[in-house]
Amino acid sequence: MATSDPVYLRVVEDIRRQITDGTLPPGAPIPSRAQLTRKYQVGETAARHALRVLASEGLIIGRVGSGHYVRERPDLSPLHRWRFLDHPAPFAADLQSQGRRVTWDWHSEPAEAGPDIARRLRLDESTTLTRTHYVFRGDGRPLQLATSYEPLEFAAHTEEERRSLVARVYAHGIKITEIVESVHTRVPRPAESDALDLPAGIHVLHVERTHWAGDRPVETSDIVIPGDRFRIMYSMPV
Amino acid sequence: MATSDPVYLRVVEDIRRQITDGTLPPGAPIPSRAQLTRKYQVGETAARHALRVLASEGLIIGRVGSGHYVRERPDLSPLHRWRFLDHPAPFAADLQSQGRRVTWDWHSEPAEAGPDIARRLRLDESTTLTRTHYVFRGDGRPLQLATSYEPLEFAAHTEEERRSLVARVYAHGIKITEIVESVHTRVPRPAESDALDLPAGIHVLHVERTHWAGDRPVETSDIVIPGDRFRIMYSMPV
DNA sequence: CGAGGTCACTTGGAGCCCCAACTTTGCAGC
DNA sequence: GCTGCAAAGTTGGGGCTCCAAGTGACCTCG
Repeated sequence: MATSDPVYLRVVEDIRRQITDGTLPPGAPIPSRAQLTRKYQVGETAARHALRVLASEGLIIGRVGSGHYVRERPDLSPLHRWRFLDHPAPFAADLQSQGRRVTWDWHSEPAEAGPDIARRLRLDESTTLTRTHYVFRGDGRPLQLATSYEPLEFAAHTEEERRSLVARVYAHGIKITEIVESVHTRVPRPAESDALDLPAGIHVLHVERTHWAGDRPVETSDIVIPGDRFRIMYSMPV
Repeated sequence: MATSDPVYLRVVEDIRRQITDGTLPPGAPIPSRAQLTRKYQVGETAARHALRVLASEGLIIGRVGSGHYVRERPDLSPLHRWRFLDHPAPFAADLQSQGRRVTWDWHSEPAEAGPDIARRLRLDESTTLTRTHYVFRGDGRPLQLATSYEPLEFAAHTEEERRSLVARVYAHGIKITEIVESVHTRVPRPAESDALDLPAGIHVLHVERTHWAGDRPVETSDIVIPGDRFRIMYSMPV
């Protein structure tokens, strides 16, 4: 039954097994196209296709001129929601608690809401609000992107204000009562692959977070996280 | 600068644009390999590669003997956590509330914990527990997989008991106090692609859910959801 | 000993071809 | 009008080849 399977799958499965069972440790070189054709008695097309499939699964990474190598797959670091709710940098406090030196760049600009954000903040599409882009880095390497949208009146003006959205909004007599996050996964957009330094085939977790004051949305943000490096932990008291 | 870009990218970008801006609506046929080579003046390899990339992004789907078509991408259905916490079938109640006729198959069997589950339930690796596999279907189509692990003493024996883990555990004088879920994304395993009827390139959301009674884990399960069809909503009171 | 250059090897893009298995369409015959 | 079949078109697996750009090892020369 398995004899009529495509031949490239034989190669994929053999190498995948060697990677998962540790025969090929992270960083180990994968045989080159030429070596695979000889070793598995397959054509170049099959060898090439096998490498592409393994790369798209995130198991190996190809370096032009050098070869394919088993990808370093750090254990999925947990990002704990619920512990660090009121933080301008979602998950950043969590990364810090993992002993990484977390830095971040941000820049704000006025922007039109647009259909998507308008719906999420229950505003008119043409409303102008403050959009802030964040890039978070751990020990220099990019870890996470976030884009936050706030109505102008809540926007932070000082570094101090930026630290707590809750306090900032409370200054207007509005109390945040709920945070809603929606998680899904998707292919990174080109700009995101670039900013996060993602190899092909790695998906991202996209978290849409909205701060609510009663039934009024107060802030919303899009958080983009490499899907293969992190797990998001939600803890819910019963 | 963009003139030296690979030619297959020109094709990918042009078709992607047509799909996202609606020129090619869901279900619309994509030009065949032969047509693409003529239309974009590229070789077969480039046309083929472009189609493969678009398919791996989940934008199109190939049907052998027929052609490639723009994939139907139903809006990401929300699965609300927090609302239906004590349910044997995670998210199933939620699917039902979306007007789908949800059915599910399950079967239980005794199984050894193994390293992973042993760690999650803080048991010995060789402990025997009840493993239950669920397949959830909405209007006949598979929507979600779940595998639940319960120590033998908490396992359900009647259909009635199956309805509430909280009640089942409470019968032993143990009160569930917390549910922890960890979300990440990964490539579906072959069995999962099969069971969920997933085309190549679609990732899954993997939710590890653990019910805790104080500092004692009481049940844990793995929930696997097509990443492109669902979003998981977490709602956290501040 | 160190610097620089050459050369072999590797990836990734691209082209062309063959074939099996499957779908669609259109036509011929009942 | 309907059935059944053949032909044409399509995907996906596989093979072969050429080439540009990058890497790494080694060797030669100052």
